[in-house]
Amino acid sequence: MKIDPKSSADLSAQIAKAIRDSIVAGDLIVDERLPSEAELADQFDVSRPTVREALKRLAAQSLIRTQRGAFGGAFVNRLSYPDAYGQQITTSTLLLSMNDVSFDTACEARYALERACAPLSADRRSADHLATMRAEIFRQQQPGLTDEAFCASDVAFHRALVDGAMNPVLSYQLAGAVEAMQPLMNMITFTARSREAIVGLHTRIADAIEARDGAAACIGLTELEAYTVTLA
Amino acid sequence: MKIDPKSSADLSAQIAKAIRDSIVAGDLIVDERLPSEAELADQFDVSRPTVREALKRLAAQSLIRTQRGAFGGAFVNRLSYPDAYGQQITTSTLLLSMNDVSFDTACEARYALERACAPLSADRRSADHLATMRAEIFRQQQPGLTDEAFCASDVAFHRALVDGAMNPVLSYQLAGAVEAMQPLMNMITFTARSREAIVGLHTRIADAIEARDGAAACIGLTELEAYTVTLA
DNA sequence: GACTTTTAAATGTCTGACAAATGAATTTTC
DNA sequence: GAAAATTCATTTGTCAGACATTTAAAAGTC
Repeated sequence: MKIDPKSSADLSAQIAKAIRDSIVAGDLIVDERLPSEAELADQFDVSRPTVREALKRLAAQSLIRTQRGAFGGAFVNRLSYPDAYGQQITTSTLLLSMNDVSFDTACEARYALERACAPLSADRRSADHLATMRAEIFRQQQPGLTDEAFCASDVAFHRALVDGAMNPVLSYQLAGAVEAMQPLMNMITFTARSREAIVGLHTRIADAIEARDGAAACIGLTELEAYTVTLA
Repeated sequence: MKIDPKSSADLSAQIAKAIRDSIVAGDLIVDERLPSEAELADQFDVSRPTVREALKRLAAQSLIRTQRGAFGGAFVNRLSYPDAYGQQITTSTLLLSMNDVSFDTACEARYALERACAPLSADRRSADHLATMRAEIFRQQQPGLTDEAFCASDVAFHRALVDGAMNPVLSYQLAGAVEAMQPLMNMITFTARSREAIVGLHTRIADAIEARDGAAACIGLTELEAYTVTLA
């Protein structure tokens, strides 16, 4: 692990990159302990605060975790699914909000990806996934529901649909696409009439998933997409 | 923006979270300048190194950028697509390599997502996308190609397919799924025979995309998926 | 042997300082 | 008067040294 003293980049950024590369390349394995901050400072010939800034960068990406005390230190972190979900959602949300992506483009991406999950979900979904979908549909019919709560329930419905595919990698990828849409959806005012239409489509999708009919679920999703874009 | 002095978490983590929340919530807008490190240290009642560690965490996520000199400082960064791609790829790659995801699971996710893009790509791809696909197929036929170069070309082929959908959000989501597979694919030894089979399927997919036939492209992808899992 | 105390090692935080970059204001020069 | 050069204040980047806090292993005690 070396850094280039001639580079114009921050030393802490260079050090973070060197360590990150070692982790990604597999030179540092999960749960392996990194040298102490003082040792790293020595190795890279920089001060301890600079090393610390580098380690904080890595901690922000959940690449390492730190532990205080004797025999503590920085350890290579196993990137868990929840951690990965969180980063994925944050990144996707910011990407959409900061790059004035049109509602149609985001919607298209989301429903295209969901349709990819639907056949798998129809095949493999457990009774639990179906129950979650039905419960969310029920919640969406409550009259007192705020628009935000309606959207949150919508996200929960679609996540259950995606999780039904029983493929954690797919769930991870979809987390960003589905959750990141929520801020955009929150800007829509749902009339009683539009809620009714959405609940109807949700019910058709749930019925298709219950009947193990992936093709019908895809059609339902396509119609839901078409209806959603008319609302915006 | 406040922090909880009673919390057990690192001060720098708390400060980073406070600022991150402000950005995600839209209280801080793109290109807005944050207070100087000294001012932030004052506001949060901590020392400057602690503030700096917090800012480095945010910089690692491309949420801010810093600029030296008078009227420099930390600015809310517009999360660009390339930045988001990079993070997405790093996270996806690590997620797969650290959680012993089976080859089949990752493959299934990848091809399911690609099939979601295929109809859109058949509709909208430019001549450029098609040319890239053809060029990569040509490259894959070169006898001297190493397995790594063959895999890299495979990724380039599939990315052209995905980019053909002309939906940047979709391209972003797929970047992780496609690129993260490469380390897993690199462990496969491609015989001359298997390369020939893959090139054949790639050609069929490219033909379908050229003919604007999304359904045929989906079938080609399904067959490619089936063949790929037999190799592993 | 089980429990308590000590201790060493490591991260977390602070203070103070200087270097380097950078844009604005000022001065100099033609 | 305009252009070029210089100065200057501000801000981040880096360093050195110190102390506080946490933690688990080691030593000591009953």
